Formats: sequence, C-alpha cells, structure tokens
Amino acid sequence: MPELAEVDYYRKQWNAGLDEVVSRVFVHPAARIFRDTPAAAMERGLPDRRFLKSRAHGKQMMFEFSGGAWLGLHLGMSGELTTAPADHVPTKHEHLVIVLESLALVFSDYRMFGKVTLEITDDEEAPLWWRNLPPQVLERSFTKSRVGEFVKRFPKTPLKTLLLDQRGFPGIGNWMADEICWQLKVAPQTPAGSLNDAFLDAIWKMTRFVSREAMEVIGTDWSDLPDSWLMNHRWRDGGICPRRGCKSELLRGDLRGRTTCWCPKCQE
DNA sequence: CTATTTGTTTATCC
DNA sequence: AGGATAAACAAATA
Repeated sequence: MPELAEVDYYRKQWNAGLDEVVSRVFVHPAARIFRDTPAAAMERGLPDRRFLKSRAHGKQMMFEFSGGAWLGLHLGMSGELTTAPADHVPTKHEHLVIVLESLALVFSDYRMFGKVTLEITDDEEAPLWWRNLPPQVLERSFTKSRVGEFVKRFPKTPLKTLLLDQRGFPGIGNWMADEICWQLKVAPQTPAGSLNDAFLDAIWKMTRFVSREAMEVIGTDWSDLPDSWLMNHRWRDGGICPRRGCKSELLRGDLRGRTTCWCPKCQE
C-alpha cells in the first residue's frame, strides 16, 4: 500500500516513542525483511539506545538512535508501522517489535517485500546510501530541468513506468503515477520520447501538486482524497471517470507488470 | 484452485 | 555502459 504520503503517515506513528530508550527487541529471525541485516544484529544492536529522530525520503525511512545507530526501513507492498503497549506480544506478521519505555514500535509486513537494516556509524553520520538519495519531489532541488533530463533519458519507456522509477520520482507509486497521468490527461502508455518540453514542465508541476495534496490529506491523518480525483474510483469494476462531464468507463490493464487505470476518453 | 495485489531486485539480452 | 524486459520474491484475499 505505502507510497509517499502513506509512508510519512506511518513514520509519524513511531514518533510517539521519540526520546525513549530501547529495552528489548523482538524479531522473527527467518523473515525475509532481515535479508540485509540479520535479525540477531537488531536484537543485539538496538537495546539501551535512545530513539532520537525519524525521517522519510520517498518510500525510504530512517530512524536514528543514539550512538550512531541508523535503522533503515522500507515498507514494500504490505508493510505497516504501528505502536502498541510496552507489554505487547508480537503476532504472526509482526517481524520487528522495538520495546521502549512507555510503548512498543511495531513493523508488520505479511508479504515481506519490505526491508529493515541497522547500521552503526562511528562518526554518527547517516549511512552513505541515505545521504545519496535523489532529490525529493517536494524539495527545491527537484527542479523542472531535472525532471526534463530524466524523462528524456528513456524515450521508449511509457510515462507511467517512468513515474514509478524511484531514481527520478522518489515516493511515487502505482496510484500516484496513474493519478498524475490522469490529471495531465495523458495516456499512461505514452512513450516519454513523444512528449514536448512544455509537457515535461507540466509533469514536474503535476508531480508536485499530487504529492503535496497527498501529503496534506493522507500524510496527516489518512483522510480521503477528493472524489474528483481518479484515486477513489480506480479499483471499482465499472468505475466511472470522475472528470466533469466525462462519464466514460475507466479501463484497467497491465502496463509493464503493474495494474494501471486510465480513462480512454480523457487520456488520449 | 486460480488470479490478483499501492514494490523492488536481479538476470539476461541488446 | 546502460537501457529494455520479464521474472522472482511471499502471503492474504476474492
């Protein structure tokens, strides 16, 4: 489920434990989410450290603990972050539970496409991979020219597929990519190379618009996006295009392995 | 039993 | 080298 705004919503759930010290850690050692950092290293490395700060970057998250301990987290397809009472007993898909003083931080992920890493840095600086992430879509460094150059690098690739590329559009996921194409009135299958410069500017602007709205609506309390958006209509069979005066039936199909929804009338 | 899933990584070919 | 493509990963839900 989680894209840009959902990720930030989950990140903030864990903020309830800020400034508290880790007492113990529960793990499911065999879980695939520990493929980069073994579960035992989490159990060993986190206790007695203080939870100092949380950050999100696109779909990536970083939780900083005292003494230069950095917990990197990605929610994959089905990951969720919640909190629970400090005496919480982990359930089947709660692969990582960090017990603090007054509550516990819970990472559940039944499909296990998510990932968690723990790195200890001597200089207390964030790991290199984190510092080298591309500009975030809502930052000033995410410029019009950057978007233009990125899109032009892949002239054969469908626009929707490009929007899903985390190197260029960190945080954009399936529903956001479809929403951006729909709002732009362009078919998601359109090869990037066929778009003119003015349209590349529009992609930049719309990416930021959809991202900003999502952060305000979903990122704060997970309330609903407007019904005037594609988002609330895209999964229902026989869904109708919500654009004023359109009324066309929405189409759904596979584009490069991802379910894609679009309006055949508005998006030509 | 089969098909489907809001994501990334890896292998392979070009 | 780097782009294009498909498959793999896992488990719940319909």
